[in-house]
Amino acid sequence: MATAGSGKARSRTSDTYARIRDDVILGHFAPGSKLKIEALRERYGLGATPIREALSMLTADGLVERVDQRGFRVAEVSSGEFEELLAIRCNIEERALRLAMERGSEEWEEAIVLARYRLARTPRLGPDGSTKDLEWENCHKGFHMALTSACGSPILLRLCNQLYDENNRYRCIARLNPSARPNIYDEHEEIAEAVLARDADLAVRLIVEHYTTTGRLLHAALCSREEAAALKDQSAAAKAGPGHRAATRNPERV
Amino acid sequence: MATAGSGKARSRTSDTYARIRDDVILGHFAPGSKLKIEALRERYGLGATPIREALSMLTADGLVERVDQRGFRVAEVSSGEFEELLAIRCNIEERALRLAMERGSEEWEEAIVLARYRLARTPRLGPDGSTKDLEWENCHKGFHMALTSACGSPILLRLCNQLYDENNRYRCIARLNPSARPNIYDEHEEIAEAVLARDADLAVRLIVEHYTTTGRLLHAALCSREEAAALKDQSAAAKAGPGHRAATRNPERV
DNA sequence: AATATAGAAAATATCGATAAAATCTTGACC
DNA sequence: GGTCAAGATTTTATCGATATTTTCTATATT
Repeated sequence: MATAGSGKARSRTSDTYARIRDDVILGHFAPGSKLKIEALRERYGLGATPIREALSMLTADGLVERVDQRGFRVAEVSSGEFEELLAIRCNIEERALRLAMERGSEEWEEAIVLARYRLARTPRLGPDGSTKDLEWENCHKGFHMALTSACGSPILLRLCNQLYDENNRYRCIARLNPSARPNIYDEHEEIAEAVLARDADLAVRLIVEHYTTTGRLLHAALCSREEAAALKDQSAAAKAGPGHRAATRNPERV
Repeated sequence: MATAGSGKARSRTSDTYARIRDDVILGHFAPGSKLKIEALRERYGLGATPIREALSMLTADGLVERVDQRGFRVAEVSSGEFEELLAIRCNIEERALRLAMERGSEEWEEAIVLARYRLARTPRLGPDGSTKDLEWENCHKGFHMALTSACGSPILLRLCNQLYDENNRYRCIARLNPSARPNIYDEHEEIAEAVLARDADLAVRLIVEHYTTTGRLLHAALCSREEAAALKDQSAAAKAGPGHRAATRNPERV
């Protein structure tokens, strides 16, 4: 998830950006929850400046929302938005992938081989539980980013990154059980093979399938989650009685 | 260009974000030039915090680049990137436009009528020169954003905004003479008509043409600009003599 | 002449303090 | 019982100062 520390002198702002981003993506901060500066200051042991800068970046990434004079909060999620996200992502990745396959050098091919190996060797979950999860997430992102890395367009790379992160947040939030995708290993292998063979049409077909298959599962999980939330909301409203102030929206759930 | 001040209590950070963004888009800061905090502090009469926050947001928008420990600079431009940008933008806008036309209410229609009127009545250039230009830019952005505003997807709206801004920077930098697009008024009218008539295919065709026509001109202007720059670079290198330190890349040109 | 280097100058990144807003609380009032 | 408002509290937004890091400059070295 976090772009591994290849460059040297990272600033606190960059570190904090990565950390908060991961916390949002992994669902440590629930959608809609408030991100108080003071709380984050304490959590990460920093001054306000790097935190505010990191949050500002995340705002433009679409993971955090800012309202002037009343701070930052984690962006909301919805099944509708997820569908949109998925469609856009397929589009953008197709472009990037085709370009990368046209332009990619041997170095690029080697980077893919390496990323594939790392992903294959990393267990999805540690024996104890979710400890290893972050590492797998890193490898997974590394693999997908490697595929398009040679597209040669900064703007495409930026979008791929942002869309991956946003999509990934949905996956984490939906708490999709890894067993729901048993062939995920093979899918990655096939994709890598097609890309390395520079079979553009096949590669695109496979990757779009890869995304939409996960997408369908995610969508289902999200919808049932939304229904549950709606029910809870309803019953909460009923309990509070009619005429109660309509502050039920945007509950805190930090 | 700046999102007109409808909401009340805007923070200095938001104002600064809009101002720097406009300065970058309008070409007041040349591509690649350094954005020194102290200089901006002076220019806008503010502390460092809001400026750094604004720059951080622009970073994620793709208008500014940050390198840890050595500050911010205006993103570079290239004709290749512009092509990519244009293609992506057509894609995204098509999605957004179709959705908006499916979902748009009467309010949305009225917003378009209003934006069209404002754009039509605003002169491209004041009699004195470029004074009015900013106002026209505002109206132009307002018009284009109004078309897709009803798409219902925050992520699409965010992308439309970002891509509009990036595209617009290219237009400003290329210093395209308005007379190069004599029918621009009619084009906007036709687009508005098609959208209001909810003729999706026509509207999409018109808007893509609108973008690509400008795009072709822009592209040509950019290429000749790049050639000129390459020539200058070359002669500069020759003048400095061989063996001179290769610091010729990234000239300051503030 | 090219390279290396120590020190000076400039710029960035960050902190702690504070002013300005928002939010919450409490009690008066209809 | 519900609304409203003054005051207390929390939170945000911003500034000014400072530690770190980079960049520049002049000098010494091969």
